[in-house]
Amino acid sequence: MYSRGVSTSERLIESTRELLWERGYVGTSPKAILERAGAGQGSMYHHFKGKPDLALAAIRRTAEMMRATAEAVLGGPGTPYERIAAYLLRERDVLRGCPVGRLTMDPDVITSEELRAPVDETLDWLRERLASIVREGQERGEFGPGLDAGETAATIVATVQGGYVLARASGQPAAFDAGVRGLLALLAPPATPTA
Amino acid sequence: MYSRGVSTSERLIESTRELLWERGYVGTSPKAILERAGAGQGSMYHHFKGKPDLALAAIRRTAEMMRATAEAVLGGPGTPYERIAAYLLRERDVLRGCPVGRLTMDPDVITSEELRAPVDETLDWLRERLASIVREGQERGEFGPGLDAGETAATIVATVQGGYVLARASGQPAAFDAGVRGLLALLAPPATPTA
DNA sequence: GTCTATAAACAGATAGAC
DNA sequence: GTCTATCTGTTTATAGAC
Repeated sequence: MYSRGVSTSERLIESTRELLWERGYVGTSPKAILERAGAGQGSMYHHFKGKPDLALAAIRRTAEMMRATAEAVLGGPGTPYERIAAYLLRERDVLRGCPVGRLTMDPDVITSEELRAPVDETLDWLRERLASIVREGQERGEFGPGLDAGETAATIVATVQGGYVLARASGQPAAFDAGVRGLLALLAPPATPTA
Repeated sequence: MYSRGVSTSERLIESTRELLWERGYVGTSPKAILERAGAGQGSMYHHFKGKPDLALAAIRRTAEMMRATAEAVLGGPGTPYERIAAYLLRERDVLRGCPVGRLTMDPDVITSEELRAPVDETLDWLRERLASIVREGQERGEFGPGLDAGETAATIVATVQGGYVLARASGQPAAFDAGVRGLLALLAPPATPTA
């Protein structure tokens, strides 16, 4: 239940965002959304065409917020390595998983071109953004010139997404951290590791 | 529908394995399982206590098969780096995702101590197995002695699990390959990359 | 062992009152 | 705009015939 100062349509979107994060698309029923939003059937079907339409609005917003969160760190101060490290080490509610990445395991999301699009675009944007930072690091001599920036960026995004899997499997956020530290060690400028 | 030479209980388990892989636990109904297995309600509730019990049998078998598949490559011939590369590059039906890892995004699996256990044990076994190979590689001088074997292994498993996420998001198996190649480049013995 | 019948709750959506 | 019926099909399970 959200505060009364917020519109019903807004409460529906936010409730859907939460439930998609917690239970995914197939695990989320309109009834559950309505209960959480404190709204009736009529409101939902007045503002949205149905469950897929509401989910699309929720997914788009979540995607936008994820990009903003990432950009806040990746566009911040520091060397390329430091910014990537800051991104990897930033505080996360690890056991909740990634609100965007988790949707890729949802059969009805992957099947729908419309619902999958914002997921794809977001992860693609993140990979590209990281690739540009890796290239920047290569120009500064921070990363080996032999690395393929795009592939390295894919590894970084994959490590994060897979880190959530390991953490949720074990119920331990530390499993995420282990994967991240392993990656940072592999990425570390060759000059640094030695005493 | 499976061949008549196989027991009903067997067909139920195999149908459940397929559906859990395709649609996850919350997305799989007993009805869908029964249809695929060509069995009636009575058969399922005769052989299993209910959906969770049948799912447990299916998950345990899938977990065991995944370990066997991994061990076939990891315990094969070659240097540690070569065996890890063989594991990462082995043929996979990438867009289907990992039948074990995907379950971590299932709210009802993660909530159930019983259903989560085989998932956790399998990924933990894989991480440990890879860690021992990394240590072996360090002894041979193939990997830097500064690496933490456990963390490096976590990165390897995470890259694979996250690779599935990237591939499914984009609908392109190539996204998985990019992450893997990026990781292999980072892992590559320092002597190799130069001409 | 396997089948069909039955059932209470839920999923997803529509209709129409207010 | 929001609400409460109403509705069809599904989910998950039990009962009992064969």
